[in-house]
Amino acid sequence: MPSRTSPARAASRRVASSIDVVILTPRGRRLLVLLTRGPARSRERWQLPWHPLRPADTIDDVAAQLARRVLGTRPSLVEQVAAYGDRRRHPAGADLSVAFLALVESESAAGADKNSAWFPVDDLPPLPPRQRAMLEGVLTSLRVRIDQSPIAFHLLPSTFTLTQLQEIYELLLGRRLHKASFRRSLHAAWLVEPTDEWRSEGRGRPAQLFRYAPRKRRGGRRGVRFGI
Amino acid sequence: MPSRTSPARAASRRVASSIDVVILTPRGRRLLVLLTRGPARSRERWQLPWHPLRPADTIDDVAAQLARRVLGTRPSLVEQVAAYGDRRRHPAGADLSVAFLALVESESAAGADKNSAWFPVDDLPPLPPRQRAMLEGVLTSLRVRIDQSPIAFHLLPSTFTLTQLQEIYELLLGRRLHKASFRRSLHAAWLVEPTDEWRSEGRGRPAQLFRYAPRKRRGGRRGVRFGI
DNA sequence: GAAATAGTGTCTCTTAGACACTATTTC
DNA sequence: GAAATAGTGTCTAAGAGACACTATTTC
Repeated sequence: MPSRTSPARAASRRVASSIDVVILTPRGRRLLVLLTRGPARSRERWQLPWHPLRPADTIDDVAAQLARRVLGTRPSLVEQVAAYGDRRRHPAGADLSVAFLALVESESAAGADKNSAWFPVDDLPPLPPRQRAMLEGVLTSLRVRIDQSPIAFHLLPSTFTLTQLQEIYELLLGRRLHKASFRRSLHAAWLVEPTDEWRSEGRGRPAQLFRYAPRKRRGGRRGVRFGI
Repeated sequence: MPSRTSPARAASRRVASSIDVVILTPRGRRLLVLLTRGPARSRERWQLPWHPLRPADTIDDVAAQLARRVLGTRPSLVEQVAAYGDRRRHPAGADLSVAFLALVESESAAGADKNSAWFPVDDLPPLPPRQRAMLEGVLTSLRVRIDQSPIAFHLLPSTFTLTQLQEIYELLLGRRLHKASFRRSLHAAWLVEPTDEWRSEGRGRPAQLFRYAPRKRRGGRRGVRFGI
């Protein structure tokens, strides 16, 4: 049974909390994360952007504002992933930290602030232990949810070629996909619609541009897959 | 950029936090959740079991101990789902609450404490607003993850019939499954192995008992399904 | 023309679901 | 035997992957 502490007494037991954001963008065949320098006395250590949580705050608001401030522009997606309340060290000394995922397309990823820089997620400087765990957790949840949720589209501009889209999926899944099969599945899911624009990248046949335009789902019936 | 507050100052900004658990068990064709009565002055209102978080605590430990205390036995799974830090009302007056899922098989679900009772998840008494949202969130995440994670097995005793297992999946997914197809998929996933016991439920042919015994995964290759 | 990239048609193999069947128990 | 439940064999349709092809651009 939970302790029968009254709300007033419970409110006097307070913990230091932080909101931490993992801001991701694609660049070429790599996924980049935005890190900021710690305060001067922590000697140039890189950290995930974080902000302390205060009693009147809403975690989603704090995360959205933090991401926007560091990035210099509004990310296309900000979403909570998980809470971390182990005893690992956090730069804010927080007892409890909530990890958020933020996604930006690469065009908008240029204007990050002076104290921040992009790092490939597979080649990172040392991070505070809890933030390291938060980053791993966010990346794992990204891979797990990629085919249930339109995550990939948040990493692309509003119009894009199907090759670009496939490259994002390959980046997030960490493996190559079959071109014809990818396009058939995409068509069957009614997730994109063609525009009447075409983009020529210099060499080769120009590609048609598409936009994300999900149509209503067809029943959603499917068997149990048991993780396969 | 995050504010450059020093760890010492940040730690002085504290919020009231709680750990809340959604404890679930199957009964017949329904899923039940364990609720406890609020403190006397809150007039018999039902609540999710919760416990305040203190600075030295680990959220997983608090959740595990809380679930065990209310349930009278150790749940077979305790897992974090999400943090809730909106301004909705919480019985502890918490600014930030972390929702946990706990699962028990029905045999062990009997010994819950005197101030608690089981309610069908589709027929609940009024709950504090944040706890209502937490319960919805936990149930949604359960349905989303059921085929990626061996959740169903935590709602069954260590040996079970395949009909029992299928009924758990049908309960969680909210729809009927095809018997032969369900068994073929299960066999292909190498998740269960037969025991040499059989159980007769009175009428009809006795069913063979199986146990959860996952074998190593076959590659895990599959195409992108785009949520279909 | 060659090289490069975009996009498609067809075949095969796997598998989900339907259907119908067999098997084993209680009454 | 009838009723009830467990468990399986076969067909079909959908879809993923392989392969090979066509289409359109730059050089």
